[in-house]
Amino acid sequence: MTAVDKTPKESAGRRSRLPAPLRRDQLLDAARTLVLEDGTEAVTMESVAAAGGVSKTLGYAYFDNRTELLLALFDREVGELQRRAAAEMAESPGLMDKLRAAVRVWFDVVASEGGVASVLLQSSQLRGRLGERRQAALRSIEELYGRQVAAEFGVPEERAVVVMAALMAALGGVIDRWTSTGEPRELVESVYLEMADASLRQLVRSGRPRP
Amino acid sequence: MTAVDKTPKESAGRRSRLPAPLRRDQLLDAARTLVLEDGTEAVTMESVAAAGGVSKTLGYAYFDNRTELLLALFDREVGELQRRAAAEMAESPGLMDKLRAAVRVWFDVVASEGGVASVLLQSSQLRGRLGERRQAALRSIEELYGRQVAAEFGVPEERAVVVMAALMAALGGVIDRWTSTGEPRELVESVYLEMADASLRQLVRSGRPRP
Amino acid sequence: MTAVDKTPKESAGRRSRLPAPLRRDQLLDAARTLVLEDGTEAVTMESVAAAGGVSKTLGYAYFDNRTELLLALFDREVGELQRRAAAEMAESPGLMDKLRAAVRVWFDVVASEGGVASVLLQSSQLRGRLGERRQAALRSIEELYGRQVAAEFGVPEERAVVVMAALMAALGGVIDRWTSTGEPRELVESVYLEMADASLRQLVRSGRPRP
Amino acid sequence: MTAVDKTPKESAGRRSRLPAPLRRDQLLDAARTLVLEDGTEAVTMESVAAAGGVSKTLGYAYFDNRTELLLALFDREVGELQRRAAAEMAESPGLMDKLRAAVRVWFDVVASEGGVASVLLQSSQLRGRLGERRQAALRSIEELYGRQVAAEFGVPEERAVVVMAALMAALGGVIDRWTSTGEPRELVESVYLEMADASLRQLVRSGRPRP
DNA sequence: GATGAATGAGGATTCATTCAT
DNA sequence: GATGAATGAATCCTCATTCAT
Repeated sequence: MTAVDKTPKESAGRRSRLPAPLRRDQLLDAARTLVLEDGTEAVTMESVAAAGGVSKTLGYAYFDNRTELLLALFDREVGELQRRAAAEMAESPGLMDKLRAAVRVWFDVVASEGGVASVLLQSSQLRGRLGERRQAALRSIEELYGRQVAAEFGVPEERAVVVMAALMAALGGVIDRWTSTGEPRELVESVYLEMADASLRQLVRSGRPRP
Repeated sequence: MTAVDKTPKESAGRRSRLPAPLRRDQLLDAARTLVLEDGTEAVTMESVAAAGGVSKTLGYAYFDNRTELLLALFDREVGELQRRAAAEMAESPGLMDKLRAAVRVWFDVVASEGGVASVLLQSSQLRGRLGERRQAALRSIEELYGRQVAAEFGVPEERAVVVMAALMAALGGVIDRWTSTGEPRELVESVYLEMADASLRQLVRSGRPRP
Repeated sequence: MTAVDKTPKESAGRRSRLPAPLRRDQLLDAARTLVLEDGTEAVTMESVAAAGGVSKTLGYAYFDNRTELLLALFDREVGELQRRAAAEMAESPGLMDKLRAAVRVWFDVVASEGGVASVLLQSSQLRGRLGERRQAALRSIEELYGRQVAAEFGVPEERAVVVMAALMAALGGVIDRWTSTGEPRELVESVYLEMADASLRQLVRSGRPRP
Repeated sequence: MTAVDKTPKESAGRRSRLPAPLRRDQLLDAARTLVLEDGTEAVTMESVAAAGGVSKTLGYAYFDNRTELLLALFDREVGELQRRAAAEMAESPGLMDKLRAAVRVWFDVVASEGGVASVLLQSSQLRGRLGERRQAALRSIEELYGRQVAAEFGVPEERAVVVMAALMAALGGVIDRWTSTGEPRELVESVYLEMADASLRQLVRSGRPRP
């Protein structure tokens, strides 16, 4: 009614009619940006719509509610990160090389696009279904890797998963420091890898009966 | 709790005129409980007042606004934790013993009262001034311990602080896992301590020029 | 029902191209069900479409807007009820028998399919054009029967219509009670008929000049 | 902020600070007017606030939510009507006189202030808790009077309550007709009373064994 | 005839905050 | 020091409705 410009504006066909899957992705992209800039609290149906350049309520055509939108974002981002890490790891031989590959991917992602997945996984404040999803994802990652470590080195799985929990969190911690202090990536990454390496070796040492 | 009585009450609430500092602490206590139960988002001026059994707006007599209240809580709790950890550490001889003592305190606090300080320090989602305060506190802790480690073992401080950042976060991670899975504290704590030990020893190894 | 699938579906919905009048009726059927289950407020363009298994906006191809749809439903259902009642009445001899027949139809309809017409006619809450239509329908029914009563018994029409208004509402009232308490139909129906009978006889008595 | 006039405006001290119970009543008054003018659907937190000349959200200080507001209105209005009717009835001797007194009150109230209670009690469309409350109120009125009738005339209570249900609804019906057609009150009221009288006498006749 | 994308208006709530007493 | 009344800004979310294909 208020004389909306019907001709596609700006660069790419950014406005008006988009096929559903594209619009959905676009909204998730907008949400991702918001999370990176101002945290999950900044993700409101309206802010996402505004960031996506669409009407305030269009989001509801794609997500049942705010929580579902965040869950969708979580799944997409964490899933993608795990897929990339898994792919890199598949090409690496030993377990430590696999770990190194995974860490590299993690840093790369954070360096290139901010790493929402990392932010979401480390957000211990998340409540409700999103919090549960985060816990579940963490526990599943810890157990996935923990099992491998346990199998490869013959150590008790219950210890391995705790180490993995520590290393996951530690990775988040150093990335947090890295992004906040601006120290050189090589320094942070290498210190972390050494530490992870030492932790795993220690796990092996104490996990197996000393003769 | 759900259905608050909206009908004007007869029985006048006895206004238990408290000395300022006590009332202030009482409100912070209420806020602490809320953070532990439902996260920082659950801390509203109203919920704090309700939990403290005072009128909705009394909080403003003690704190300029919600942010200031949370900052005050942060300072009180994190300060207290550091004080306790420092005290324990003072009584321990070597650096590893100090670290062990600190970790024990940390676990104790979480076990006994939930550990708001821990929660707040790990809340990477915090934004604004509270987020800055958290970063500052983390960085200062990392540097405090990092400097000691650097001094004692003759390793570069820049590496030591990164390890400390990792260990701080790792501690949060294992505590997170511990509280969410209910694994035995001894297991989690000992695995963490071994890992921290190994990490520091590795730091020393790699930090000193190999002959 | 609750969690509608928002992810684009693969299996294309088979568009069962229906002849216009059939589709129209199908939508009205859906609306009727909704009214019976959850009242007129539950009738939204979307809910009707969903209940009819068609796309959200198809309703607009058959009805100008929500109000028109409800009006169409009203006319169809109330008209149908009157037609059935009229048919039954035609086969009955005296006026009281006619009335009895009408009441039986009314109860039958409510018993068998819930009686949207009855619901709509008793919905004093209806506003706007739908409210007017309801008032008009009621007044016209009252006058139709009232005139017959007046003619047959030689009583003033102005009194007869008021009695009919009372009896119509009373019928709604006992049906309301009947459906809500589950008392036996025979009881409710017979009490109502006796009362209607007595009311009409009283009307005759007082309506004719006492000698 | 936008330069609100702080000096009390218009006639009575209608603006700003009011003692809680007064404000509460004022809001209920506003809601009553809205129900009378446009039905319960027109009662929104905002419309009530607007009608009361207060900010959009003040209502929440007095009522938990919209439903509670409507329930409070229902209780206040229906309660008041019953109290007035009961008072009038107490002063009348026989049962029919009591009924006459009650009907007079009912008509009076509708004539003088529109009769929200009447509207609410006849709104068969009401759903949820308000609907339940309405049903409960109706059933309780029916049983209260039904029991008296049963006791006084020695007829089965199960028949008496049905007659009362019919008469209650009939009262609503004639009032509905009265307000919509503007026929003289004396006509409508007297026809209704005769009909009620006849119905009760018929109840007595059929309820007692014919010798 | 039917769908799918998109909008805008309206209404429920919550909360931080101000002000007067 | 403490309360109680009141406001306004943000959100969440539902629906009627329009338009292009």
